Amino acid sequence: MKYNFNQIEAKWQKYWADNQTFKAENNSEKPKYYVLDMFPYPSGAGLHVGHPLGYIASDIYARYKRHKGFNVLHPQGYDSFGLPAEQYAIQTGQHPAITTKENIATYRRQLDQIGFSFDWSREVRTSDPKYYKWTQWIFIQLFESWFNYDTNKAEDITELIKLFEAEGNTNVNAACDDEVENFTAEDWNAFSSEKQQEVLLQYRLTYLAETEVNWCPALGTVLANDEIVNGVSERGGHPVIRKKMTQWSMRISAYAERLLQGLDTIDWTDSLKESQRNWIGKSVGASVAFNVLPNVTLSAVEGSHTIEVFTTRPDTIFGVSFMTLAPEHDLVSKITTPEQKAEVDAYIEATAKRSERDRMSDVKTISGAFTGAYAEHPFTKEPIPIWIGDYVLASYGTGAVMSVPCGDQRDYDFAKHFDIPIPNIFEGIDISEEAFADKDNTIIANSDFINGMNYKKATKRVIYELEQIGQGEGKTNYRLRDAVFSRQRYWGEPFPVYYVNGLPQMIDTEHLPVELPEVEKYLPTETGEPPLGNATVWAWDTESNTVVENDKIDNNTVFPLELNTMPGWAGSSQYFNRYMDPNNDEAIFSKEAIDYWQQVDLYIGGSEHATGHLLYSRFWQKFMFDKGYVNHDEYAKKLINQGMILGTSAFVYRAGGNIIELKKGNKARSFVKEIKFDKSIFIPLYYNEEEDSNFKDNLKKYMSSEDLEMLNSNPKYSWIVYNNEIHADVSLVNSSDELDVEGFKNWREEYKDAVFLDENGEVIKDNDVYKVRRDVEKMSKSKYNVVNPDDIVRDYGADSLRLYEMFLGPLEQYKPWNTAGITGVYSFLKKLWKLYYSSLEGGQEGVLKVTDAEPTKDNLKTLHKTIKKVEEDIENFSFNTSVSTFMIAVNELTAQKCRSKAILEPLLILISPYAPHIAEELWEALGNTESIATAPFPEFDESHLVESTKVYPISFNGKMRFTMELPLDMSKDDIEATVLEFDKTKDQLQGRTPKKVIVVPGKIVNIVG
RNA sequence: GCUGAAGUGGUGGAAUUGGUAGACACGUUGGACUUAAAAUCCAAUGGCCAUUAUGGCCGUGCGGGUUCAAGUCCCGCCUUCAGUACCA
Repeated sequence: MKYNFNQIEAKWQKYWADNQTFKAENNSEKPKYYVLDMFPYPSGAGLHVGHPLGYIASDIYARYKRHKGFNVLHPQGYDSFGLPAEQYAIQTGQHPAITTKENIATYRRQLDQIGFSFDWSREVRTSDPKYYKWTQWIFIQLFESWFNYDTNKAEDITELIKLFEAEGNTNVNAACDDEVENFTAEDWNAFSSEKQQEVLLQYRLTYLAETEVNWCPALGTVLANDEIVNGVSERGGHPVIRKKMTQWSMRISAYAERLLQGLDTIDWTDSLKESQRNWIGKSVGASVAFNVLPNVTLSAVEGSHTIEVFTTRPDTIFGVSFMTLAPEHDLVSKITTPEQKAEVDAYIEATAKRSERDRMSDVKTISGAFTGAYAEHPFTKEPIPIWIGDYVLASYGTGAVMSVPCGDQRDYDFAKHFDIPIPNIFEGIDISEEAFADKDNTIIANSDFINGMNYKKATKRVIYELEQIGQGEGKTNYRLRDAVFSRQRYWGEPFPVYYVNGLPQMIDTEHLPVELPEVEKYLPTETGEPPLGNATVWAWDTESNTVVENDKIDNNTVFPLELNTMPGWAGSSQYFNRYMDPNNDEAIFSKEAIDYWQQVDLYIGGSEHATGHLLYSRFWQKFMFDKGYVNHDEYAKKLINQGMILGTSAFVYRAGGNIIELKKGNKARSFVKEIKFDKSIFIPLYYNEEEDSNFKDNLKKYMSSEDLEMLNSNPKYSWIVYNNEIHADVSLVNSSDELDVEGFKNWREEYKDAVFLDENGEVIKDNDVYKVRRDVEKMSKSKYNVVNPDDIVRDYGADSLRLYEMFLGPLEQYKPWNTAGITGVYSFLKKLWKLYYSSLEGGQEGVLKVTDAEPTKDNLKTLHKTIKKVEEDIENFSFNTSVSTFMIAVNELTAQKCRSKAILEPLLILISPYAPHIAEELWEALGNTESIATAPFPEFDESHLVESTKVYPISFNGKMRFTMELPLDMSKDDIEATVLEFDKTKDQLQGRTPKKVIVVPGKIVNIVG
């Protein structure tokens, strides 16, 4: 019998589906284990070989855990809302739901043929109303909650209302908007209902606010920062402007500290935790209030102003020699003196013109203006000049800093530039060249009551003194901003929100889901409203509690619905919990389900979600925990980031190509005289007839006649840069990097008559072998280096694909794909097959050759060595090394001519997580009637590995020279004596007496001297 | 700049607490089988030198150090990748 992988794989995939082999039960006698993948966005391009890497790893782990006796939850679904389907709808008019459905069908087919052990009965799709019903439900829960800093958790909004009714808001310690007016209980009770709603909105965990957003007029939507490249939209390159819009926001900043602390309790990679820590950006310091000195020239005395600053270095307060405000700071207009007004206004105008991006990229240029005003130092009472400068960001801290030039390089540079004094407050530190920012090795000087103190002590003391005079306190700042939660898009979750007098009202949860309406066009409306503005049936009837036609809006019982939709991360922020009970229509999940599954034990996915999905979902989980819906405030115990599989692009060089640059001027003389060959080709058009009479002929070789003509009629150009490097489709290149020239020429019309060049720029003749240049790049369609798993499965089988993806290298690492290498694992599978089936000559069917023979000592040693290593490897997620281990085991057992069922049967269980189809097939051939999926993992027995001797490496001065086999129970002294007596030792020593002999029993012998 | 990860043959990568560097594969070369190719099998394969029983020298990004012994530990650099960026 031959190893017919296509037939075997189809057979077992059908068997698993028919028998629901991997269906997880919500209650079981077995211990539970939850293995989760980041669910994919089903794009139109389908999967390439890079996509399944993480899924294969998690599948191996899930299958391993089943062998280890666990009830494993290993679900899969689709993050199926998103922009590409919407863009496609805009272009073609096809409803995104149809596109999405088609793409999902492709994904499912591709996933199925790789043989994953997903429990498909639990599939979720974020765009399915049955699913997003619960996304809307969570949104409402957030709306109905506020964050109490006293209890450090989210509480019901009704609790807050009770507090307001009883005592106003002065004693409420809540996460809320920056500028909330103070009111008493009487005030509150006297407020109109609208006023009360407005106030509450400032406290809710999801709230409406005027937010400055990146607005792209051409696309008619708000873009996230990472959708903007070089100041224009990533898609289409349209200009992006800053615009204020009323948007839903999530008060994630309330959870900043808990999100930070929680990182210490979870087993995620350090780099990922570090990313999140940086993103949260906690800074501990103090806020200090500086009083602005009244200025005699300012006639209107509007009372006193104070500038509040945040600093992480209160210990340097005596080093302040100026203050700097962001140009946008509110106080600027109020404190600027008449003499300085012109200069300040000019500066503000100049800064306003510079885009955010210019300001960021142009860090080097120092600019600013003096306001003419002075503030009073809180301790010395000396006047401090107040400047404005765009190195101070309005959006961080208070938008103002106390500038300590001796301790901060930016302040230092600013002071140098504007000739502001730089007082030195560090003992024995030279600051004539640059600022001294090292706070750990500092003794403070010239600083009144903190002289001689170190950073820690001085900081404490300064904060204490500031508190005494009421001009400051210890404060912690976070970089984490609230997350904008509105998108001006069609293909997303609609909000369960309608508006009464402009104030948002939640739709009762019992009427969810509010389904996405149909629209004619998926673009924003002509008046600039989001795509849902095109919907004609998009109003909420509060009597029937249904969505009705817009023309019924009377703002009495029928109201307009929210036109924005939710962002991509909404649907992915609780999907892991929904998998526990995905078909529940009564609740997001049942209590029984969450109590049983608890939390994700292992989560595998890409690191690109470090500060997006992985942070937002932690936030929602903490919220769900506060509300008592879940029992862990971190949802994933352990997280592994799989690395990316890169493509190995193939490059060919053709004569001609695309002109990428034309240069003029006689500078060409100093450039290459010859034609230089690299990624691009430089052709100097200046040449000396005498020196190179062939040059003109050569030019014809490299350039098209049109280009040549254009240049001849355009004498101002003196050299030309061609990009003659083109990507060849990797499928046209064989394992020895040789191009199928014929195929390549037929691949594209324009390559039909193309002339190719070799590495020296020489023209390749028809019968020459063309070797392509290979380089590793990200796998992408445009680089023609995409490898489709369908092809691999067809040619080598899913088991080969699975093994090879793991064999490529460590899971977390970035590594290139090279299809040629797959023959290694493929022949391994064939060798494995041959251990079980004899191959008979002449195409006859082989017969099963496994017998009940007693295993030999060697057989047992190989098996148990393999059990031990594979078990360790899986536990350490070192899947690449276990593939090697399998290869070694099969090679050894083949050499041993092992036919013993006692060896070959457990071997299948070891291999089954990696190559489940072949394992099932051979398992069945051995007479098993049940799937191998839950067969118990073989027990490792140390006794089979016990050796009586050890081949000792004998080294001299640390260098291994030869080996000696010695009994393991030999004593140190006996080993030393035996080794020293050995002839080869004497040869090595050549008469010298060893100074020292190191004997590590069971390890090594090292002779020094 | 800061943070994190990583530098090992032609390539992907192995190497427990420091203890035989290069496992396992790919590729390459030679051979067997074949009319031929594919497939399969066998052998060699870090570099340099020597020898034809055997051997020697150098080798894990660079420079130091600790140690009987360093890819592994310490100090100082260099390079690459990723994230982040005037965060006070």
